[in-house]
Amino acid sequence: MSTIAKAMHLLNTLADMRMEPGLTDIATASGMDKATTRRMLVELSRFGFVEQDLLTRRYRLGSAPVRLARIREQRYPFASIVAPFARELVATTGETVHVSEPAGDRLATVHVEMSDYTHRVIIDPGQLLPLHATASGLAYLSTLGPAELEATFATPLTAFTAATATSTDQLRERLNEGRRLGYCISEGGYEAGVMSAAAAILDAKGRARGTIAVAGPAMRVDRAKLEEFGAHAAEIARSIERALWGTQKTGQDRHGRTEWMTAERSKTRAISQS
Amino acid sequence: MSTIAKAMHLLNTLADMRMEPGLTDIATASGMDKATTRRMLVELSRFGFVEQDLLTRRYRLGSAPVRLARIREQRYPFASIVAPFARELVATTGETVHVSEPAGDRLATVHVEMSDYTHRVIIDPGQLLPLHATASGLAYLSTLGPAELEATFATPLTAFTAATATSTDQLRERLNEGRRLGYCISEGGYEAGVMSAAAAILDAKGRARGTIAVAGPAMRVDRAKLEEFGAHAAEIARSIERALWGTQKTGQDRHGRTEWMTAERSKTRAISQS
DNA sequence: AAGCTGAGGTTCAAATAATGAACCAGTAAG
DNA sequence: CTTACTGGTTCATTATTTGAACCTCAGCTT
Repeated sequence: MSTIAKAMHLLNTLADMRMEPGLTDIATASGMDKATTRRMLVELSRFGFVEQDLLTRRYRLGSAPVRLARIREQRYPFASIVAPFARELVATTGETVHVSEPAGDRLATVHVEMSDYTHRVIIDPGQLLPLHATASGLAYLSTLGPAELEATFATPLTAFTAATATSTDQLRERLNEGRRLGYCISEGGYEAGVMSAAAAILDAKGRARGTIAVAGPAMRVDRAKLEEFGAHAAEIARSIERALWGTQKTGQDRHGRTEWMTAERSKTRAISQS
Repeated sequence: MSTIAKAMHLLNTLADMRMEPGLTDIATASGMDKATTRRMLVELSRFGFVEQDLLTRRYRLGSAPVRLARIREQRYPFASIVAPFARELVATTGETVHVSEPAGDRLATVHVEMSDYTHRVIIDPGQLLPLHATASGLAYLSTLGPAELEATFATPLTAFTAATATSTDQLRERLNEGRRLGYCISEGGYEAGVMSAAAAILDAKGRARGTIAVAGPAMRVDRAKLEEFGAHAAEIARSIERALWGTQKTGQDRHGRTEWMTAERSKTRAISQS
C-alpha cells in the first residue's frame, strides 16, 4: 500500500468519524499503527489538511480542503451551478435530492437538497457511495464503455441489502435498462427502505461528470413514482448540462455512447490503476 | 522530504497553476521527477483529489476536496457563517474583504467579498498568504504566544516588497502594535500599492481560528482610512465570534492572551514540526 | 516517407523513507 | 500507591520511493 494511499485513507477515516477523535481512536478506526497514524497526522497538519486542538489534543479535518474546493469550484463550478436545479427537482418530486461527482472508485456527494417531508431520506453531504449499489452509481456506470466497466466488475460486488445486484449479469441488466430509459433506479439496493432514481450529468463529450438523484422512503415511493422521478431527474440533468456546457449541440446521443466507441486514443489507458 | 509532503506540494502546485496542465508542466512546476510526479498523480486520482481528462490527458484538481470541505464546513461552519459579516464589512468600508484560516504555516483564503469599485483589489479565493508580510498574517501572529512564534521567527522572512518587515525586531514591533490596537495593518508589505487592515477571529479559548481583512488600492486608501478599516474589521471579528461560539463570556481578554500563559499543558508541543 | 521533436508513460537497481514493538510520561479512577 | 488508560517517541528492520534511461505515439519539417 502506497504512503499516499494510506494518507488518503486516514483522511477519509477522519472524515467519516462522528466527532473529534483522539490519536488512538483514529489509529483503531484506520487500522494503522499508532506511530504511523501520528506521523501522518502531523504531516497532514503541516499542510492544513488536519488540525489538532492543542488543548484537548483531538484531531479534526483542516481548512486546506476548503481552499482546494474553492479553487476547484472556481475552475469547474459543478456544485454551485447544480444547486438551483437540485432545488427545482425537490420542488417537483417532493423528495430529497443529492448530486454526486466521481471520486476515485466511488461517487462523492457534493450537494444535498432536503425534502420538506418530516419523514424523508437524510443524506449526509460528503457521503461516499458505491457504484454498483446506488441509483447514482448505476447511472454513472451506465455511461461508461466496456473497458472502463472492467475495473468495477473485477472487484467483488458487496451486498448491502438483499436487493443489491451482486452478479455481473444482474448489473449488466440494470445498466442496459438505465441506458434505455435514461435513468437508473435502486429499490433499497444500498439501504433497505430507500427508493431512488438517478440520472447522469454528461459533459460535452458524453462523459459522466456527475449524477443527480431523488431518494424517498419506500412507504411513500413505489415503483411507478420512482419511474416518474427518474424521468424528472433525467430532464433536470439535461438542463444542468445546458447550464454547464452551453446550448451548442454535440454529436453524441443522449446516453453518452460516443467517446469510447469512436475516439479510443491508444491502447494504453491514460490512468492505469494496477 | 516525506512522501506526504511531496504529495501535498503537488496538490498545491496543481492548485496554483492557471489552467489544466500536462504531466511535464506539473513535473517542472513542482520540481519533481516526471516519473514521481505521474505516480503521485495516479495515486491521488485514485482518491479523487486529482482528475485527468482522458482525452487531452491533462490534469486538474478533483472533487474529493469538495467532499472534505463539505464535511469540514458542516462540523465547523467557518466560511459559511463568516460570509454575511464579510459582506457587511464590504458595505461599511467599500473595499474588498477576505477571510482566511490557518493552514500549516500560512493562511488560506477561504472567502472573498469583492468591492464594488471598478478599481479594486482582487483576491483569488484559495490564495495562500505568508504570515509575516500580510495584514491577515500579522493579525494571526499577534495572537500567538512566544513559543508558537518561534517557528515563524526561525524561518527566513522573505521580502516581497520594500515595505515587508524582514527583521524579527520590526516584526515584533508590528505585532505589539497589533495587540495594542486589536488589528494589524500592512501598507504594501505583500504587494506594492495594496493597503490592508486585518483582525483575528478568536475562539472561546482565545486562539485565532481565522482572520478577516479589508484591502484597498493605495490610491484611495491612506493610513487614516486604514486605521478606520482596522477598527471596523476588529468590530466585525467580535460579531463573528459571537455568531460562532455564542454570546457567553469567557475569561480571556480581547486579544486572546490567555491559553499559552495559563494552560501550557506540558513541555512537549502537541504537534512538533521538526 | 523519413527524420525530428516532444509529449505521456514505464522500468528496475539504488537510495531513501516508512514501519511498529517497546518505550516514556501524564492523568484519572479505584 | 496501583492500575489502566491516554498521547507521544525511538531506532533497528523493512518496504517503498526514486530517477536516468527507456519506450511509444502524434504532430511537425524536410
